[in-house]
Amino acid sequence: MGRKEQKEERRQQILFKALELFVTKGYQETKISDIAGELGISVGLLFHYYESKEALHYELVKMGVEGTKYPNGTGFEKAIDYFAGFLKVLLETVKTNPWVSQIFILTSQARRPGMPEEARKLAMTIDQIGFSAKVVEKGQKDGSIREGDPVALSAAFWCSVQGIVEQHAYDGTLPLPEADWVTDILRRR
Amino acid sequence: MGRKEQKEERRQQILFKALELFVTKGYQETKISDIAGELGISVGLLFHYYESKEALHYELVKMGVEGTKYPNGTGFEKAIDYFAGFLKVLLETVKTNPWVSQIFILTSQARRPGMPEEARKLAMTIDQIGFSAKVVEKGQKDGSIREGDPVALSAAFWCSVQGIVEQHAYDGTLPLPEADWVTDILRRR
DNA sequence: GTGTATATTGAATTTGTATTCAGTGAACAG
DNA sequence: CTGTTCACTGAATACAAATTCAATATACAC
Repeated sequence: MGRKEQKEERRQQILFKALELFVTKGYQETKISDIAGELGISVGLLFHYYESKEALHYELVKMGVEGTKYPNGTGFEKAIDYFAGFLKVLLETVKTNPWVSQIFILTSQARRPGMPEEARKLAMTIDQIGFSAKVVEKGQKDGSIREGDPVALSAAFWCSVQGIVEQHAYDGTLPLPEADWVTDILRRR
Repeated sequence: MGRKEQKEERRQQILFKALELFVTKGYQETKISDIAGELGISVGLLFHYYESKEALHYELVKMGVEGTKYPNGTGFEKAIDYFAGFLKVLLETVKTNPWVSQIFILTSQARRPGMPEEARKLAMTIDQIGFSAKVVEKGQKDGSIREGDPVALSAAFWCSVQGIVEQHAYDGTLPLPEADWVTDILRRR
């Protein structure tokens, strides 16, 4: 293995270990020495790869933001299917592919007060709630989604998902819900 | 006003300012000097009233744990009404009485990894999810709650509520949902 | 009024952790 | 083989924030 690949691999190692710890212990509670320690490398080496703890965090949030491509809500029979579909995939992923869901959580958390400012601004640029509110309106017209303030409905849905996935990150033994249960927040009865 | 009352008042001032900041900025991000600064008192004085930041936090969590008396789920026509009722009251309170909901959030957050150990243990003693799972079972028998793993249903409900209330604490402009929307996670269709 | 207790301050002190740095050895190019 | 580059280390350094402390002001008891 050439030095280039070696280097890239190490960067990834650090990045994903940081992701895991940021999500399970929280950003502030994760010490640089924790990350280095778990990887069995020195603290100095970590700084050879990333100039700061914030830079490491920023890189992860950037992955989250760039990787988040919301389908436009068209191409579904009914708008409710957009939410049901998205959530089904997300919950499946949470079970099998930890890092995808970890990135999801990290990016959501990055919007909170107290998080590093640059990453926070970046994370704010994806506005799930605002975007989904439009899909909700569509759903109210096609009869698949209940009446009510579209933003409030969208917020209720996303905050619920956030709460569920986040709690599961802290406690992996907690059973995950069926996607349908949660989409029933939106579904017209 | 006597010295006794004076002292008690100051303790309360500090306590509730800490609560506000812990919830809006997060525990780690809230500096002792922030609390003192906002109250216009010196850092030293704060330590005259509370021996440490952790003690302050612990006292708040204790309030939350002691104040949390869950009705036993009896006295309702159907079990689903227990959840609907609780949530209705909670959402109403969130709007009008910030500190009640702040205590709710703080106590939930105190269970997470990275929080001060003593407070964490204390907060763990109230097991909403486990408790509510029993009420869910009742609801499945009386036909008001959908089929499925009671623990998973209970967890989905509480994590959703947590997510919604928490997000609202960070961003007060976010509209709150109707209680019914969220209880539809549980309601049999 | 005088003395004692307590509220209050702001300046040390301590502590925990991010960040820097001088040095070592292994890989690689020529 | 030799010089250069770069991954890597562990010990210093820098810093921010919690905690302590000596000193002062204010309230209260007698």
